[in-house]
Amino acid sequence: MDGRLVRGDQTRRAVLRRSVDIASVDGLEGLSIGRLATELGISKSGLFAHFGSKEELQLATIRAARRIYADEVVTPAFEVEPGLGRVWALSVHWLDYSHRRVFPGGCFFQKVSHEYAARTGAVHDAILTVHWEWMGLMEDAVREAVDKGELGADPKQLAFELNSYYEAANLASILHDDGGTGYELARQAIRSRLESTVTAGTTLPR
Amino acid sequence: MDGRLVRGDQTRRAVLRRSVDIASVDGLEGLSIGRLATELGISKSGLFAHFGSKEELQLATIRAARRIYADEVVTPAFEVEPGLGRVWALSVHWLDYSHRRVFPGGCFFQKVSHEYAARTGAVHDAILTVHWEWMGLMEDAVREAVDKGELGADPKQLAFELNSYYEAANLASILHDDGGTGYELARQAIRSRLESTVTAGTTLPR
DNA sequence: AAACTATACGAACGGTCGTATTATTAGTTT
DNA sequence: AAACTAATAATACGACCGTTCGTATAGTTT
Repeated sequence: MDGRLVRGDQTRRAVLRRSVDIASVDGLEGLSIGRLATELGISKSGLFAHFGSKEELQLATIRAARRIYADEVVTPAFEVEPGLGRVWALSVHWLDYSHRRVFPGGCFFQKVSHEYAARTGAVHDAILTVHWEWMGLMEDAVREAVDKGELGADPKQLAFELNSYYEAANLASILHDDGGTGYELARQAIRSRLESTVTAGTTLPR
Repeated sequence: MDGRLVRGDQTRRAVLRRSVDIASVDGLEGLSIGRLATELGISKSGLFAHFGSKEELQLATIRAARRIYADEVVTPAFEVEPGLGRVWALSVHWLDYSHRRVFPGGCFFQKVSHEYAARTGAVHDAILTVHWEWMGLMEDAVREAVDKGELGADPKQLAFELNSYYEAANLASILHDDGGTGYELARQAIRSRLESTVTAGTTLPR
């Protein structure tokens, strides 16, 4: 009932902290209970008892990753006033979140989105929900900038394009294990794309 | 020595035809030898003998997928003269290749790229090579259009952006199982992006 | 102190994985 | 027809999978 950390909660947290890291590299399928238990130095059955099924562990992992994502990308950007500044902040924080390897395998949701895109079931649905949530958030941010007269663009269209750059940069960075060429390309793409729709008299941040 | 189809080759082809389909949905890790044999109605050991190891099966699957990709996207686009027309053709054929579900799980290489991006080994390397190959091809196509005076853009930058739209559309289509909203967004993004760098007097195809 | 609950444990289950060994079939060559 | 080769099958192995079960311990409540 109260918010104290009982013994079981600490274990659960430790498990999920490790789970999101593993899943960002090897996927939610590569996440095995035995491996997780070994790495954490606890018993397989004890770990299992916290979740009851592998699917429930996967869903809990998605929820944990969502919290981290919100903390690292959404919350910081929402400290900026609605408008072009927030759109810009979302871009900067997203690329930074990927580049800083908040998850060792890059963006957790990009990884698992591709893993479960062509499947059905509760895990797919949970991922899909987060995806809608994020794209809706991006569209809203763009729309506010349009409403403030800073941008002239179709919110859905611009949100799609910006998100495209984020994901392409993330994949390039992980796949080539490079220093950040992909991020530079994405930054340039974002900048020129925003410049092309910015209204007269409005200047880009930074 | 000769090119006749001996019995073993037919089996090998049948296996790989199924492998690429499975891998596009469940990944190269989800590709299991037992499942493959059951679905094809042959013995697990007989199938295994064709490849000698799972990794070799995975590598052969990548090569098979590359051939299909070349046939479906690259070759048709290369029937168009170098220049803006070919850049446009690459875009059209890529989106069509994804939309037609040449692989049931969408673009094979996008799937496995994300699956193996954060790993090491021969499979990762093979995927990386195909990725470089494709991005180089895109850059070359853009560069030719620039050299012909049809486009004014940094080839690497424009290739990155176009490819971003392709992949975002592919993911959206698979993830939401939608009718094609993602492809429409991608087409619009490609069109306006090309229009923004097309030189005076040049018009976009179609 | 006794009763109860939450948490963790070890052992085992049936199943599937990739792989190796051995046998059997089919096709070709002589 | 016999001999040889290439292709497929049968069987078995150890490792790991998710899951279940019975039990031991620690913490809390009465």
